[in-house]
Amino acid sequence: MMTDEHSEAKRRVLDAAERLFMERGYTAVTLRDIAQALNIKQASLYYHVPGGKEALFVEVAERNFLRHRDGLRAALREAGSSLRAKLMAAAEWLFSQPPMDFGRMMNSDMPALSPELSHRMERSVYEALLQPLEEVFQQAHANGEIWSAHAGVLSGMVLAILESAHSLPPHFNAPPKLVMAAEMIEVILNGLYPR
Amino acid sequence: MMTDEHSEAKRRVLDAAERLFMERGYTAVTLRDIAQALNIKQASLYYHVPGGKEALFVEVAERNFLRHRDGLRAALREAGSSLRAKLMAAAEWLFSQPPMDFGRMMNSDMPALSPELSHRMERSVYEALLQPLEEVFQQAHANGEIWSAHAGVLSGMVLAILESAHSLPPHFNAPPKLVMAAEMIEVILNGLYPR
DNA sequence: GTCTATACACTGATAGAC
DNA sequence: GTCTATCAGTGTATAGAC
Repeated sequence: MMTDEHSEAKRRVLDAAERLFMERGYTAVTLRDIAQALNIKQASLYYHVPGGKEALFVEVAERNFLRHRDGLRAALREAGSSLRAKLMAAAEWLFSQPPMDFGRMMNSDMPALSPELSHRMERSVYEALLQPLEEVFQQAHANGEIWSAHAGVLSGMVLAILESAHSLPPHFNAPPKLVMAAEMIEVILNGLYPR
Repeated sequence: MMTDEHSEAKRRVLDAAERLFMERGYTAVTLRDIAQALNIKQASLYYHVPGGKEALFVEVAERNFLRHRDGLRAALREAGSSLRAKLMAAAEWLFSQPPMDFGRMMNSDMPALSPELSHRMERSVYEALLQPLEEVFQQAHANGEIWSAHAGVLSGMVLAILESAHSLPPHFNAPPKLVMAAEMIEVILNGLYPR
Protein backbone atom coordinates (compact mmCIF):
# COMPACT_ATOMS: atom_id res chain seq x y z
CA MET A 1 0.00 0.00 0.00
CA MET A 2 2.93 2.27 0.70
CA THR A 3 4.52 3.43 -2.49
CA ASP A 4 1.79 3.00 -5.02
CA GLU A 5 0.66 -0.33 -6.35
CA HIS A 6 2.77 -2.81 -4.47
CA SER A 7 0.03 -4.71 -2.71
CA GLU A 8 0.47 -8.44 -2.96
CA ALA A 9 -3.00 -8.97 -4.43
CA LYS A 10 -2.41 -6.56 -7.26
CA ARG A 11 0.88 -8.20 -8.12
CA ARG A 12 -0.92 -11.53 -8.41
CA VAL A 13 -3.49 -9.96 -10.71
CA LEU A 14 -0.80 -8.55 -12.96
CA ASP A 15 1.04 -11.87 -12.98
CA ALA A 16 -2.02 -13.83 -14.07
CA ALA A 17 -2.96 -11.23 -16.66
CA GLU A 18 0.57 -11.17 -18.03
CA ARG A 19 0.72 -14.92 -18.41
CA LEU A 20 -2.52 -15.03 -20.37
CA PHE A 21 -1.98 -11.90 -22.44
CA MET A 22 1.49 -12.96 -23.52
CA GLU A 23 0.30 -16.47 -24.27
CA ARG A 24 -2.79 -15.75 -26.35
CA GLY A 25 -2.75 -12.05 -27.14
CA TYR A 26 -4.91 -9.11 -26.17
CA THR A 27 -8.18 -9.81 -27.95
CA ALA A 28 -8.14 -13.56 -27.32
CA VAL A 29 -8.04 -13.13 -23.53
CA THR A 30 -11.18 -12.10 -21.65
CA LEU A 31 -11.38 -10.57 -18.20
CA ARG A 32 -13.23 -13.70 -17.16
CA ASP A 33 -10.24 -15.80 -18.21
CA ILE A 34 -7.98 -13.73 -15.99
CA ALA A 35 -10.40 -13.76 -13.07
CA GLN A 36 -10.85 -17.51 -13.39
CA ALA A 37 -7.09 -18.03 -13.21
CA LEU A 38 -7.17 -16.11 -9.93
CA ASN A 39 -10.27 -17.86 -8.59
CA ILE A 40 -12.11 -14.58 -8.29
CA LYS A 41 -14.97 -13.01 -10.21
CA GLN A 42 -14.52 -10.80 -13.23
CA ALA A 43 -15.92 -7.67 -11.58
CA SER A 44 -13.32 -7.91 -8.80
CA LEU A 45 -10.59 -7.03 -11.25
CA TYR A 46 -11.89 -3.47 -11.38
CA TYR A 47 -10.84 -2.95 -7.78
CA HIS A 48 -7.19 -3.40 -8.74
CA VAL A 49 -7.30 -1.82 -12.18
CA PRO A 50 -10.20 0.63 -12.44
CA GLY A 51 -9.31 1.40 -16.04
CA GLY A 52 -10.57 -1.97 -17.23
CA LYS A 53 -9.10 -4.32 -19.80
CA GLU A 54 -7.11 -1.82 -21.82
CA ALA A 55 -5.47 -0.27 -18.75
CA LEU A 56 -4.70 -3.74 -17.42
CA PHE A 57 -3.00 -4.73 -20.63
CA VAL A 58 -0.97 -1.56 -20.79
CA GLU A 59 0.15 -1.91 -17.19
CA VAL A 60 1.11 -5.52 -17.71
CA ALA A 61 2.99 -4.77 -20.89
CA GLU A 62 4.84 -1.82 -19.42
CA ARG A 63 5.96 -3.88 -16.45
CA ASN A 64 7.07 -6.62 -18.81
CA PHE A 65 9.10 -4.18 -20.90
CA LEU A 66 10.86 -2.71 -17.90
CA ARG A 67 11.73 -6.17 -16.62
CA HIS A 68 13.13 -7.12 -20.01
CA ARG A 69 15.09 -3.92 -20.34
CA ASP A 70 16.67 -4.17 -16.91
CA GLY A 71 17.24 -7.91 -17.05
CA LEU A 72 18.69 -7.85 -20.51
CA ARG A 73 21.00 -4.93 -19.75
CA ALA A 74 22.19 -6.61 -16.56
CA ALA A 75 22.85 -9.88 -18.38
CA LEU A 76 24.82 -8.08 -21.08
CA ARG A 77 26.80 -6.09 -18.54
CA GLU A 78 27.81 -9.15 -16.56
CA ALA A 79 28.62 -11.25 -19.60
CA GLY A 80 32.12 -11.75 -20.98
CA SER A 81 33.42 -9.07 -23.30
CA SER A 82 33.32 -11.07 -26.53
CA LEU A 83 30.36 -10.66 -28.85
CA ARG A 84 29.64 -14.37 -28.60
CA ALA A 85 29.46 -14.20 -24.81
CA LYS A 86 27.12 -11.22 -24.95
CA LEU A 87 24.78 -12.86 -27.43
CA MET A 88 24.66 -16.08 -25.44
CA ALA A 89 23.93 -14.09 -22.29
CA ALA A 90 21.08 -12.37 -24.10
CA ALA A 91 19.73 -15.74 -25.19
CA GLU A 92 19.95 -17.20 -21.70
CA TRP A 93 18.16 -14.26 -20.21
CA LEU A 94 15.38 -14.17 -22.81
CA PHE A 95 14.82 -17.90 -22.35
CA SER A 96 14.49 -17.35 -18.61
CA GLN A 97 11.41 -15.23 -19.29
CA PRO A 98 8.03 -16.33 -20.61
CA PRO A 99 7.94 -15.82 -24.39
CA MET A 100 6.38 -12.48 -25.18
CA ASP A 101 5.85 -12.75 -28.95
CA PHE A 102 6.50 -9.07 -29.54
CA GLY A 103 5.78 -9.60 -33.21
CA ARG A 104 2.18 -10.39 -32.47
CA MET A 105 2.18 -7.62 -29.92
CA MET A 106 3.25 -4.96 -32.38
CA ASN A 107 1.19 -6.17 -35.34
CA SER A 108 -1.97 -7.49 -33.68
CA ASP A 109 -2.35 -6.42 -30.07
CA MET A 110 -1.26 -2.81 -30.22
CA PRO A 111 -3.39 -1.82 -33.22
CA ALA A 112 -6.42 -2.74 -31.10
CA LEU A 113 -5.40 -0.01 -28.64
CA SER A 114 -5.49 3.75 -28.95
CA PRO A 115 -2.81 5.21 -31.28
CA GLU A 116 -1.06 7.12 -28.48
CA LEU A 117 -0.74 4.02 -26.30
CA SER A 118 0.36 2.07 -29.33
CA HIS A 119 3.14 4.51 -30.07
CA ARG A 120 4.35 4.65 -26.48
CA MET A 121 4.49 0.88 -26.24
CA GLU A 122 6.35 0.59 -29.50
CA ARG A 123 9.02 2.88 -28.11
CA SER A 124 9.19 0.78 -24.94
CA VAL A 125 9.75 -2.39 -26.96
CA TYR A 126 12.61 -0.70 -28.75
CA GLU A 127 14.25 0.48 -25.54
CA ALA A 128 13.78 -2.85 -23.79
CA LEU A 129 14.98 -5.24 -26.48
CA LEU A 130 16.42 -3.69 -29.59
CA GLN A 131 18.47 -0.87 -28.13
CA PRO A 132 20.54 -2.97 -25.71
CA LEU A 133 21.47 -5.40 -28.48
CA GLU A 134 22.13 -2.54 -30.86
CA GLU A 135 24.72 -1.12 -28.49
CA VAL A 136 26.44 -4.48 -28.28
CA PHE A 137 26.82 -4.61 -32.05
CA GLN A 138 27.96 -1.00 -32.26
CA GLN A 139 30.65 -1.73 -29.71
CA ALA A 140 31.72 -4.91 -31.48
CA HIS A 141 32.05 -2.99 -34.72
CA ALA A 142 34.06 -0.23 -33.06
CA ASN A 143 36.32 -2.94 -31.66
CA GLY A 144 36.93 -4.31 -35.12
CA GLU A 145 35.41 -7.59 -33.98
CA ILE A 146 32.80 -7.57 -36.79
CA TRP A 147 32.67 -5.97 -40.20
CA SER A 148 29.01 -4.96 -40.38
CA ALA A 149 28.06 -1.52 -39.06
CA HIS A 150 24.32 -2.02 -39.38
CA ALA A 151 23.62 -2.54 -35.71
CA GLY A 152 19.89 -1.95 -36.16
CA VAL A 153 19.52 -4.73 -38.70
CA LEU A 154 21.69 -7.09 -36.70
CA SER A 155 19.85 -6.58 -33.44
CA GLY A 156 16.50 -7.17 -35.14
CA MET A 157 17.89 -10.29 -36.73
CA VAL A 158 19.18 -11.74 -33.46
CA LEU A 159 16.01 -10.89 -31.62
CA ALA A 160 13.84 -12.54 -34.26
CA ILE A 161 15.94 -15.68 -34.12
CA LEU A 162 15.97 -15.97 -30.35
CA GLU A 163 12.29 -15.21 -30.06
CA SER A 164 11.37 -17.82 -32.66
CA ALA A 165 13.45 -20.47 -30.90
CA HIS A 166 11.89 -19.47 -27.60
CA SER A 167 8.26 -19.76 -28.66
CA LEU A 168 8.56 -22.96 -30.66
CA PRO A 169 5.85 -25.50 -29.81
CA PRO A 170 7.47 -28.26 -27.70
CA HIS A 171 6.43 -31.10 -29.99
CA PHE A 172 8.47 -29.69 -32.88
CA ASN A 173 11.10 -32.13 -31.70
CA ALA A 174 13.83 -29.51 -31.85
CA PRO A 175 17.08 -29.42 -29.88
CA PRO A 176 17.02 -27.64 -26.49
CA LYS A 177 16.69 -23.90 -26.89
CA LEU A 178 20.15 -23.02 -25.68
CA VAL A 179 21.69 -25.55 -28.04
CA MET A 180 19.77 -24.02 -30.92
CA ALA A 181 20.76 -20.53 -29.82
CA ALA A 182 24.42 -21.52 -29.66
CA GLU A 183 24.27 -22.96 -33.16
CA MET A 184 22.46 -19.94 -34.58
CA ILE A 185 24.93 -17.54 -32.97
CA GLU A 186 27.77 -19.62 -34.33
CA VAL A 187 26.29 -19.24 -37.81
CA ILE A 188 25.90 -15.50 -37.40
CA LEU A 189 29.47 -15.09 -36.24
CA ASN A 190 31.32 -17.46 -38.56
CA GLY A 191 28.90 -17.98 -41.42
CA LEU A 192 27.76 -21.16 -43.10
CA TYR A 193 30.53 -21.27 -45.65
CA PRO A 194 33.53 -23.37 -44.61
CA ARG A 195 36.38 -21.17 -43.42
CA MET B 1 -19.42 -23.09 -60.27
CA MET B 2 -18.00 -25.94 -62.21
CA THR B 3 -15.34 -27.65 -60.21
CA ASP B 4 -16.21 -26.85 -56.67
CA GLU B 5 -15.79 -23.46 -55.11
CA HIS B 6 -14.44 -21.38 -57.94
CA SER B 7 -17.23 -18.87 -58.14
CA GLU B 8 -15.95 -15.35 -58.34
CA ALA B 9 -17.98 -14.22 -55.33
CA LYS B 10 -16.55 -16.85 -53.06
CA ARG B 11 -13.02 -16.01 -54.10
CA ARG B 12 -13.66 -12.40 -53.13
CA VAL B 13 -14.98 -13.52 -49.75
CA LEU B 14 -11.89 -15.60 -49.10
CA ASP B 15 -9.63 -12.74 -50.23
CA ALA B 16 -11.23 -10.25 -47.85
CA ALA B 17 -11.22 -12.73 -44.99
CA GLU B 18 -7.61 -13.60 -45.61
CA ARG B 19 -6.49 -10.00 -45.58
CA LEU B 20 -8.18 -9.32 -42.26
CA PHE B 21 -7.32 -12.60 -40.56
CA MET B 22 -3.65 -12.36 -41.46
CA GLU B 23 -3.52 -8.72 -40.43
CA ARG B 24 -5.21 -8.89 -37.02
CA GLY B 25 -5.54 -12.55 -36.13
CA TYR B 26 -8.47 -14.92 -35.71
CA THR B 27 -10.14 -13.63 -32.55
CA ALA B 28 -9.66 -9.95 -33.36
CA VAL B 29 -11.60 -10.20 -36.63
CA THR B 30 -15.39 -10.44 -36.58
CA LEU B 31 -17.62 -11.71 -39.34
CA ARG B 32 -19.08 -8.23 -39.51
CA ASP B 33 -15.62 -6.83 -40.23
CA ILE B 34 -15.26 -9.19 -43.16
CA ALA B 35 -18.75 -8.51 -44.44
CA GLN B 36 -18.20 -4.77 -44.19
CA ALA B 37 -15.03 -5.03 -46.28
CA LEU B 38 -17.16 -6.70 -48.94
CA ASN B 39 -20.07 -4.26 -48.62
CA ILE B 40 -22.41 -7.06 -47.73
CA LYS B 41 -24.16 -8.11 -44.51
CA GLN B 42 -22.74 -10.53 -42.02
CA ALA B 43 -25.40 -13.20 -42.54
CA SER B 44 -24.58 -13.34 -46.26
CA LEU B 45 -21.23 -14.92 -45.49
CA TYR B 46 -23.00 -18.12 -44.49
CA TYR B 47 -24.07 -18.65 -48.08
CA HIS B 48 -20.45 -19.03 -49.15
CA VAL B 49 -19.11 -20.75 -46.04
CA PRO B 50 -21.92 -22.55 -44.19
CA GLY B 51 -19.50 -23.68 -41.51
CA GLY B 52 -19.23 -20.20 -40.05
CA LYS B 53 -16.21 -18.36 -38.75
CA GLU B 54 -14.05 -21.34 -37.88
CA ALA B 55 -14.57 -23.01 -41.25
CA LEU B 56 -13.88 -19.72 -42.99
CA PHE B 57 -10.61 -19.28 -41.15
CA VAL B 58 -9.49 -22.82 -41.88
CA GLU B 59 -10.34 -22.52 -45.55
CA VAL B 60 -8.52 -19.21 -45.80
CA ALA B 61 -5.47 -20.54 -43.99
CA GLU B 62 -5.32 -23.73 -46.02
CA ARG B 63 -5.49 -21.78 -49.27
CA ASN B 64 -2.77 -19.48 -47.97
CA PHE B 65 -0.53 -22.41 -47.08
CA LEU B 66 -0.92 -24.05 -50.47
CA ARG B 67 -0.13 -20.79 -52.23
CA HIS B 68 2.97 -20.36 -50.10
CA ARG B 69 4.08 -23.93 -50.65
CA ASP B 70 3.67 -23.82 -54.43
CA GLY B 71 5.00 -20.30 -54.81
CA LEU B 72 8.01 -20.89 -52.62
CA ARG B 73 8.88 -24.19 -54.28
CA ALA B 74 8.57 -22.62 -57.73
CA ALA B 75 10.76 -19.69 -56.71
CA LEU B 76 13.40 -22.03 -55.33
CA ARG B 77 13.28 -24.24 -58.41
CA GLU B 78 13.74 -21.36 -60.82
CA ALA B 79 16.46 -19.69 -58.79
CA GLY B 80 20.18 -20.04 -59.44
CA SER B 81 21.86 -23.10 -58.00
CA SER B 82 23.89 -21.32 -55.31
CA LEU B 83 22.57 -21.21 -51.77
CA ARG B 84 22.65 -17.43 -51.83
CA ALA B 85 20.50 -17.31 -54.96
CA LYS B 86 17.99 -19.71 -53.43
CA LEU B 87 17.69 -17.76 -50.21
CA MET B 88 17.27 -14.47 -52.03
CA ALA B 89 14.60 -16.06 -54.21
CA ALA B 90 12.81 -17.23 -51.08
CA ALA B 91 12.99 -13.72 -49.66
CA GLU B 92 11.66 -12.14 -52.83
CA TRP B 93 8.77 -14.52 -52.98
CA LEU B 94 7.82 -14.15 -49.33
CA PHE B 95 7.93 -10.38 -49.65
CA SER B 96 5.58 -10.61 -52.65
CA GLN B 97 2.94 -12.06 -50.33
CA PRO B 98 1.06 -10.33 -47.51
CA PRO B 99 2.82 -11.04 -44.20
CA MET B 100 1.21 -14.00 -42.52
CA ASP B 101 2.73 -13.83 -39.04
CA PHE B 102 2.82 -17.57 -38.65
CA GLY B 103 4.19 -17.11 -35.15
CA ARG B 104 0.96 -15.54 -34.00
CA MET B 105 -0.92 -18.10 -36.03
CA MET B 106 0.69 -21.06 -34.27
CA ASN B 107 0.70 -19.58 -30.78
CA SER B 108 -2.48 -17.52 -30.69
CA ASP B 109 -4.88 -18.31 -33.51
CA MET B 110 -4.65 -22.07 -33.68
CA PRO B 111 -5.10 -22.75 -29.95
CA ALA B 112 -8.52 -21.09 -30.31
CA LEU B 113 -9.48 -23.84 -32.76
CA SER B 114 -10.17 -27.51 -32.21
CA PRO B 115 -7.07 -29.62 -31.51
CA GLU B 116 -7.45 -31.70 -34.68
CA LEU B 117 -7.64 -28.62 -36.89
CA SER B 118 -4.77 -27.15 -34.98
CA HIS B 119 -2.60 -30.16 -35.63
CA ARG B 120 -3.47 -30.34 -39.30
CA MET B 121 -2.67 -26.68 -39.83
CA GLU B 122 0.62 -27.00 -38.01
CA ARG B 123 1.62 -29.71 -40.44
CA SER B 124 0.58 -27.52 -43.36
CA VAL B 125 2.76 -24.67 -42.13
CA TYR B 126 5.69 -27.05 -41.99
CA GLU B 127 5.14 -28.35 -45.50
CA ALA B 128 4.56 -24.91 -46.94
CA LEU B 129 7.45 -22.99 -45.42
CA LEU B 130 9.93 -25.01 -43.44
CA GLN B 131 10.25 -28.11 -45.58
CA PRO B 132 11.15 -26.37 -48.85
CA LEU B 133 13.90 -24.37 -47.12
CA GLU B 134 15.06 -27.43 -45.27
CA GLU B 135 15.65 -29.25 -48.54
CA VAL B 136 17.69 -26.33 -49.82
CA PHE B 137 20.00 -26.53 -46.82
CA GLN B 138 20.26 -30.30 -47.02
CA GLN B 139 21.31 -30.03 -50.63
CA ALA B 140 23.81 -27.28 -49.88
CA HIS B 141 25.35 -29.42 -47.18
CA ALA B 142 25.52 -32.45 -49.46
CA ASN B 143 27.27 -30.22 -52.02
CA GLY B 144 29.86 -29.24 -49.47
CA GLU B 145 28.74 -25.62 -49.85
CA ILE B 146 28.04 -25.27 -46.11
CA TRP B 147 29.37 -26.98 -43.03
CA SER B 148 26.20 -27.19 -40.90
CA ALA B 149 24.01 -30.25 -41.31
CA HIS B 150 21.19 -28.99 -39.12
CA ALA B 151 18.81 -28.10 -41.92
CA GLY B 152 15.85 -27.88 -39.55
CA VAL B 153 17.45 -25.25 -37.36
CA LEU B 154 18.72 -23.29 -40.34
CA SER B 155 15.39 -23.18 -42.13
CA GLY B 156 13.63 -21.99 -38.99
CA MET B 157 16.29 -19.36 -38.54
CA VAL B 158 15.98 -18.02 -42.08
CA LEU B 159 12.22 -18.04 -41.95
CA ALA B 160 12.15 -16.13 -38.67
CA ILE B 161 14.49 -13.50 -40.06
CA LEU B 162 12.62 -13.00 -43.32
CA GLU B 163 9.26 -12.93 -41.61
CA SER B 164 10.43 -10.34 -39.08
CA ALA B 165 11.81 -8.11 -41.82
CA HIS B 166 8.59 -8.54 -43.76
CA SER B 167 6.22 -7.53 -41.01
CA LEU B 168 8.20 -4.59 -39.65
CA PRO B 169 6.07 -1.48 -39.12
CA PRO B 170 6.90 0.97 -41.93
CA HIS B 171 7.88 3.84 -39.62
CA PHE B 172 10.75 1.84 -38.11
CA ASN B 173 12.84 3.71 -40.64
CA ALA B 174 14.59 0.57 -41.77
CA PRO B 175 16.22 -0.12 -45.13
CA PRO B 176 14.02 -1.64 -47.88
CA LYS B 177 13.13 -5.22 -47.13
CA LEU B 178 15.17 -6.75 -49.91
CA VAL B 179 18.22 -4.79 -48.86
CA MET B 180 17.79 -6.02 -45.31
CA ALA B 181 17.28 -9.58 -46.54
CA ALA B 182 20.44 -9.39 -48.63
CA GLU B 183 22.45 -8.19 -45.66
CA MET B 184 21.03 -10.82 -43.35
CA ILE B 185 21.72 -13.58 -45.86
CA GLU B 186 25.22 -12.25 -46.31
CA VAL B 187 25.72 -12.53 -42.55
CA ILE B 188 24.39 -16.05 -42.47
CA LEU B 189 26.64 -17.17 -45.30
CA ASN B 190 29.89 -15.41 -44.44
CA GLY B 191 29.50 -14.56 -40.76
CA LEU B 192 30.12 -11.31 -38.94
CA TYR B 193 33.77 -11.96 -38.21
CA PRO B 194 36.15 -10.51 -40.79
CA ARG B 195 37.40 -13.17 -43.17
C1' DG C 1 -10.98 -7.16 -1.57
C1' DT C 2 -14.38 -9.76 -3.23
C1' DC C 3 -19.09 -10.65 -4.12
C1' DT C 4 -23.95 -10.48 -6.68
C1' DA C 5 -26.72 -8.37 -9.89
C1' DT C 6 -27.34 -6.11 -13.88
C1' DA C 7 -26.90 -3.01 -17.91
C1' DC C 8 -25.61 -2.84 -22.49
C1' DA C 9 -23.00 -3.73 -26.72
C1' DC C 10 -21.39 -7.04 -29.70
C1' DT C 11 -20.74 -11.78 -31.61
C1' DG C 12 -21.76 -15.93 -34.11
C1' DA C 13 -25.51 -18.17 -35.91
C1' DT C 14 -30.35 -19.49 -37.93
C1' DA C 15 -34.79 -18.67 -40.52
C1' DG C 16 -37.00 -17.04 -44.19
C1' DA C 17 -38.18 -13.21 -47.75
C1' DC C 18 -36.66 -11.45 -52.14
C1' DG D 1 -26.54 -14.20 -53.55
C1' DT D 2 -27.92 -11.00 -50.56
C1' DC D 3 -31.15 -9.16 -47.43
C1' DT D 4 -33.87 -8.33 -42.77
C1' DA D 5 -34.99 -9.94 -38.42
C1' DT D 6 -33.93 -12.20 -34.50
C1' DC D 7 -31.74 -15.18 -30.92
C1' DA D 8 -28.77 -16.95 -27.41
C1' DG D 9 -24.30 -16.38 -25.74
C1' DT D 10 -20.53 -13.72 -24.28
C1' DG D 11 -17.92 -9.37 -23.56
C1' DT D 12 -16.87 -5.16 -20.82
C1' DA D 13 -18.32 -2.31 -17.39
C1' DT D 14 -20.98 -0.19 -13.29
C1' DA D 15 -23.58 -0.15 -8.72
C1' DG D 16 -23.85 -1.44 -4.39
C1' DA D 17 -23.84 -5.13 -0.52
C1' DC D 18 -20.72 -7.50 2.56
